Amino acid sequence: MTTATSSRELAHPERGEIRLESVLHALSDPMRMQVVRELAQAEGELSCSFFDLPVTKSTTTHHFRVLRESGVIQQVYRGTAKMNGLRREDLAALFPGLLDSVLDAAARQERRLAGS
Amino acid sequence: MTTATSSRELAHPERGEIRLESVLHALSDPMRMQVVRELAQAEGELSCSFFDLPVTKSTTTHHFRVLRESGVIQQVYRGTAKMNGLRREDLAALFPGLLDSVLDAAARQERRLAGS
DNA sequence: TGCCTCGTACGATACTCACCGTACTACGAG
DNA sequence: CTCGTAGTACGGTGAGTATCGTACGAGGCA
Repeated sequence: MTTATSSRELAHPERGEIRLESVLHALSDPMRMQVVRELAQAEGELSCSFFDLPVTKSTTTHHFRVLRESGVIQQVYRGTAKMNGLRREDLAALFPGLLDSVLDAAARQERRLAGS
Repeated sequence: MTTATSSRELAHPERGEIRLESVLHALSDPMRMQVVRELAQAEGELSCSFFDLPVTKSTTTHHFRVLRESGVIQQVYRGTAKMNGLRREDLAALFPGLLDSVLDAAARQERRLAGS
């Protein structure tokens, strides 16, 4: 069996446990927002090491954990890699339109600050 | 002259200085979210003392300052009262749809958690 | 003028958090 | 089995913040 998912488990909040405050808090950090934006563009799963964040590995782990525990992303081990994906469906069910408007707001702000 | 605005000035970020991260951070506190929701419903200005927050006056002052400095609300002195209003236009211009989807998300979560 | 109310300022406290380094684990490849 | 790579765990640090109490200032009212 190739590309088998590891048995290591990661704690995720269920859909009903996701809290708006936690989601907003998770997204209020520029580093985490960047991760979420790239995941949104990728339309698939990305490994942690795909992201080239300007912090150490331990800090990266920390940010991914905040995103996972707030319910913004799901994580699964695949071999030595840990794949990350947006929880689009859960977020859309709980907070329709929220993720999209946040992503749009981030894109607009980036364009605006770039002076374009 | 009645209802004259006091000469005391309050520092507000200009529209172009408002940052998405700061707005999301301001909204990630339940107390501040409650204030913003009531302001949205009121469709006008409310004094700080209108809100019956379960904290002391000094803490209330702190939360209103966070909201003002992040650009979410505007504040103006009117006599001894300090009136608060949402900066709907500025937020809509910078981040279209964001405020509405956040308010909707908060309303949905409240309904959901109330067990309705 | 004096008082009351609304809100501020300031100092203190306890907690959270972003970040680091080091030591460690898990897995796949050779 | 050994090594390299991906990521974790843990402990620590400095900054920010949510909270309080007390003392203060500004404005309206009697």
